[in-house]
Amino acid sequence: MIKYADVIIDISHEKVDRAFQYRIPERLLGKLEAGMCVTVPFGRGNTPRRGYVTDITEKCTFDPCKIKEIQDLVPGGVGVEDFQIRLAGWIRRSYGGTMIQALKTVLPARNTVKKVEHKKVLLSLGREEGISLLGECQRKKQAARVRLLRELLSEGELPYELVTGKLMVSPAVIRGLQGMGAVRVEVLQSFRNPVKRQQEVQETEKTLSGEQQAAVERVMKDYDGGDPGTYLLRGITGSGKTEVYIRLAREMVSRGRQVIVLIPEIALTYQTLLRFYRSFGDRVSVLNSTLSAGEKYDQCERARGGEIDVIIGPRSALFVPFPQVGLILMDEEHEASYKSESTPKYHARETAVYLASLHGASVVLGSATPSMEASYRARKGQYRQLFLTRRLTGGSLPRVYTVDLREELKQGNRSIFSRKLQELLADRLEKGQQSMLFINRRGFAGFVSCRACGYVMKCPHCDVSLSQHRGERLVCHYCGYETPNARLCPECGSGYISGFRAGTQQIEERLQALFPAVRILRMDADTTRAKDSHQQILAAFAAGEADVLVGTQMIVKGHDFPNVTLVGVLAADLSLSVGDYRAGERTFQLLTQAAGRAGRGSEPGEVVVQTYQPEHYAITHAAAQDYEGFYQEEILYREMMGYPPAAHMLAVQIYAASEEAGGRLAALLVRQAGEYVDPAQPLARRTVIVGPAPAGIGKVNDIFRFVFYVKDRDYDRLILVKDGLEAWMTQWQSGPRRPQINLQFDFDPMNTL
DNA sequence: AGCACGCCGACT
DNA sequence: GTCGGCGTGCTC
Repeated sequence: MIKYADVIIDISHEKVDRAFQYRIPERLLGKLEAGMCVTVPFGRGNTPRRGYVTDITEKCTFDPCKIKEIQDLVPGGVGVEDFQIRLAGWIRRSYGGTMIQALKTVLPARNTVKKVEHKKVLLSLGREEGISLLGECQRKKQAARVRLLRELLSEGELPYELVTGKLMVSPAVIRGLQGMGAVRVEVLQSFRNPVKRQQEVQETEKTLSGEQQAAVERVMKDYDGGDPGTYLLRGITGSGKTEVYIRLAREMVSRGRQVIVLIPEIALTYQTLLRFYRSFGDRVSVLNSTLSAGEKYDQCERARGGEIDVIIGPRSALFVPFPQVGLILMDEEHEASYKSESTPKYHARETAVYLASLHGASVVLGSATPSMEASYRARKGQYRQLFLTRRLTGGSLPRVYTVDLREELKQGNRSIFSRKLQELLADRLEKGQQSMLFINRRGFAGFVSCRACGYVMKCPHCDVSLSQHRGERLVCHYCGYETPNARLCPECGSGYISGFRAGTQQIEERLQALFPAVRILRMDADTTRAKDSHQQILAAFAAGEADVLVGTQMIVKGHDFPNVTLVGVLAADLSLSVGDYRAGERTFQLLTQAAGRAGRGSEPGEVVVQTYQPEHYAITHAAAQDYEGFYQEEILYREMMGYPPAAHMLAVQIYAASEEAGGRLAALLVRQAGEYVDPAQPLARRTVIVGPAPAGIGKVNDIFRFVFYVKDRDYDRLILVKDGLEAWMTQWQSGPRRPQINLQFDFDPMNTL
């Protein structure tokens, strides 16, 4: 019997993003399964290409004389289980992008990560030869060659995508020049370090508190009763969530099921990890970014082969091919790193719930400050709620002081430290206790502006404000562009140009000036650039090597420092003033977490929150440690404005090399999306379009970004809009002389800057 | 993505 | 006339 296979070709382009049918050769009959990686002849030239089998059928749905045969099974190629293809299909449908992108997201690392990281085009000839060739091409009127050569002569080397995109030079032209030895194409690959193995120690069985016990029993009783579900585990800091996770995992493993433990990207908290190691020995494995592609692949093979029961990792750990998952745990459910930043921009929470439905598994979302999404769904009855309300250590909640910075200024205090904070810092230094100071910004001193005319120093490539670093340099945080600090305003020539707000470096310097004897550790994106430096700084602080830890948000995320009794938030409204609908939520979470850092030992903690908006509800509720109160006020705002989770919001992002073309296309797309707006519907049920606008960071690496938003209470309707826009775009792209423009979708975006 | 086909200007 | 670059269309 002749069988056929549907194959998706490994080319990320909408035009070929569909299944192609191939005949299965006799020698592969019976061996080939859905999800396997194969090589097939593709296109007129029958170029051998990789592809993934998505289905095997006996019916030929294509002209039988045009059908080709599968060449080979890719050796070592990873087969995708059936549910992984379904998962990829769901991700593509729910978040956009191409099927091959979704498949690559879901597939184990080896097939994907080993791929080319970056291609660039270089001039092979010397400068003189290059110029003479350029002259020759100009004489021959070879426009594309002239464009490429001219650019190469001035720039030296060019990214491949830039050449084929912005310069409108086709690959054929590059190959032509390559053939005559004028240019060459280089491929860069990045390598990753392997990770060292952990030694195992037996975890001592701890007695659970009543609340912990109840949570474990509820989840297991539902599961055993054939009614798995999604649970929101609300547990305040120090209430022992990890113990609940471990007990649940153990219960599931004892039933022959596997467990996926998701943790936020940065907070691979060492203590938590160690406890899982102690409980599951070498039946547990950790996926992290330091693993090489080969090692990740090995972990997946072990998972498939039943060698491990528990996997711990960031959102990508969802795609480890376990045969029968019983439980997905998601720690710190509200963390933004659960949302993918590249297409498909999937959210691990929703994806986990879908994956669990395929396996008949349960999902437990844990957080002290649940996301608005999770709380909203829990209240709608979609998630079941579990509570851990008591601190196991018995430590009392910290005392929070809110300081009005406007008042400080009125009283003549121009320092970045309020009088209350100074007083408490001095007290802690005297007592030999530790303090943490945090600010929502990195670098030396934020942006530089002219106080005479308002001119702001910006990056010429990225259109973001430059940051002042120590020394006399201004640096772009997006592309790394550097320029000497300006002494006179380039616009009006006045000398009133200076840094604006304090960054971590400046805080460190001011603090040192205020208390000359203080020992300070600083932690921000600059000091943690080197590998492991994150852990090293935290370890040094925990060991008491400093009195004060100064840093950005990363210092408040889930670390235990028993000797810290004071936390200072230097400018709480920096995160409030971000023009983004999640700003309030983010600020509340940040402040609550910061407060949770104070007084985890026997000493009671104190928190100083400095702000220009002390009356804002995110700040007042955080100061009162009142999650409920915050939720009620925030959800009113979301309902009123039609923001998630009350409604859904689709961000359509347009990336264009030309500002004009991008703006034009954005307008066309908005008009297209307008087809879905039904003015007959009442306002509350209507699809709403916001924008288009140049995106907040309009221009990154010479790519212009435009964005518009589509809002609707019904997610499925937004999927319809997305599908419509994707189809329209494919149509548009096939027209003549289309500029290289990229379209991306982001559902319920985390970051709308 | 990448290959072939066909159009159109340049040159023998 | 032909040669060869460059845009267009299609790929099971």
